[in-house]
Amino acid sequence: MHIKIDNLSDRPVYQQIIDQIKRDIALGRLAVGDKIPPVRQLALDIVINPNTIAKAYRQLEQDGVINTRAGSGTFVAEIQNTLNNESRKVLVCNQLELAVVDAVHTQVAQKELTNWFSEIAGRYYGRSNKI
Amino acid sequence: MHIKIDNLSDRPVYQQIIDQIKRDIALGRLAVGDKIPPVRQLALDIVINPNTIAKAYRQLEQDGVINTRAGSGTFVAEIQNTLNNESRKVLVCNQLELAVVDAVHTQVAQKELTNWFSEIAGRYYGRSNKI
Amino acid sequence: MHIKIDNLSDRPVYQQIIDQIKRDIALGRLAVGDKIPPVRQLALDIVINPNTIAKAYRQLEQDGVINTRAGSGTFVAEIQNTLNNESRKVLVCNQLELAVVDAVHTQVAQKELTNWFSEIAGRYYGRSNKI
Amino acid sequence: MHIKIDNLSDRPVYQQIIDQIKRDIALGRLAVGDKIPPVRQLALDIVINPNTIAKAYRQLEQDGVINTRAGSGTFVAEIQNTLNNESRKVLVCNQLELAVVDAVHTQVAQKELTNWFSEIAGRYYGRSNKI
DNA sequence: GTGGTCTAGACCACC
DNA sequence: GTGGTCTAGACCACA
Repeated sequence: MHIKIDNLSDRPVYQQIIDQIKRDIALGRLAVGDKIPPVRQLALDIVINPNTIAKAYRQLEQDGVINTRAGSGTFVAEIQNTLNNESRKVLVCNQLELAVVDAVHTQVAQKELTNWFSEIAGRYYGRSNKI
Repeated sequence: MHIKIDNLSDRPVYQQIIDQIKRDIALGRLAVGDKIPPVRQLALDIVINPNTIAKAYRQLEQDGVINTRAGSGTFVAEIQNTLNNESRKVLVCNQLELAVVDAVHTQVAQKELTNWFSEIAGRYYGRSNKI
Repeated sequence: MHIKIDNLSDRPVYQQIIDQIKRDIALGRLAVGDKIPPVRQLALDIVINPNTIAKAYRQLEQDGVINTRAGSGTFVAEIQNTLNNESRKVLVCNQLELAVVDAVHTQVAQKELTNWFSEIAGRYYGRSNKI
Repeated sequence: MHIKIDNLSDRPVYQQIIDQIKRDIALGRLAVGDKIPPVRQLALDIVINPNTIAKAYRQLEQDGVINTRAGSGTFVAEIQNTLNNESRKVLVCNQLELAVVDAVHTQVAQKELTNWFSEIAGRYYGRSNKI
């Protein structure tokens, strides 16, 4: 598992870790049941305090993305949606909207934006972990 | 201008103000040259500490979204992209990717996600402020 | 708000804080919208590291029991059940069952156990915050 | 003896074993003098590290719930209360209180909670191992 | 002044 | 060796 922290980003370190693990799972790079690196090992790898890694894992666990079993390790959980249709639409659409607003403000043409979207969606959906 | 603050959101208040002003501009609800409310007035309207409003305006000004003319007020600036092609692609695609990852993790079907995207993009691009 | 930590308990400190705040809310001692003590102040009061208090508050926030607004403070949220009927039955009954098993193993008579239960339930339900 | 471990539970494995053995005794499924499986056999049955089983047995033995007779095996002991009245009241009532607080916070009506309690108490007390 | 993030490091519980 | 808890303390973001 390759995690890269951008210290210049305004996104907190623990959030970057969460983002990347969720991304790897969504991309199918991490499969259900896979073991993810122990807190201490990942901390050494990316030169981050173990508590920060633990915080990311804790949040992922709480979101149902991973299962941590004290003493044995941390594992990728099955993707399961706990939100109702309305909530997940709000969640996803809000984020889409932020992207579109930024596109308009940086004068990205609609056609280009749509191409980007299609390319990204294809990367995530054109895989084994179909829905 | 209607700004609504969600105190339960994890997004900070000043950021919600920025989001909504940029959104209104992108939607064409606010046009170039329109006056936006003075800090003190908006602070009274939405019952928020004036410092918080001022912080939002300061950042919008720095992003070139609004212009403050001392003595006369604050006005919507012309949209102008200051980023190069690569930077704005990174900016927009990162946000799109976050949206897609969340869609996958909440088991939104690709088709539905695409519909949502099209609907939102249409709302922002099918307007006077064409690019 | 009076919080007492039992250092001999096997229940972690942060969990004891959670228990007692939830208890005070359930008893009506804390009402919706009430401000609860700032992290640092409570830390001084009960002589506990602020991070431990923060951890308790974080979990309460995530459980929807309180709302924390960075910069302004932490407030009691409205009680709202997010679980379905089945989940909350499992949650509550598992705890009841642990209590009953312990009662049997310490040879508490059924009648006495029932009295205790009624007395406690009365304390929590015989109040303004009726359901 | 049927023991089921829930790896997703936040309750540690050794504690789940203790819970279930005490529950089976309280329910009368295990009677005084019954032999419980050797550590190694149970470890194979439920696919758990033998050390974990041993830890559970050790604690049960210490609580006077089972007796280990070297060479012949491990047996269910007679239920005997070693606590004084005050201690066992505190023990049981604390657990009841946790259950009631959670009931209030998940908006379980008092009547429903009482029904659940009665049903569970009936299951444990309406049996041969009367007190 | 409020809570949030991150670091550093000790100690414990669990498997 | 695994994750969890707790402490101590610096620094930042927010209102």
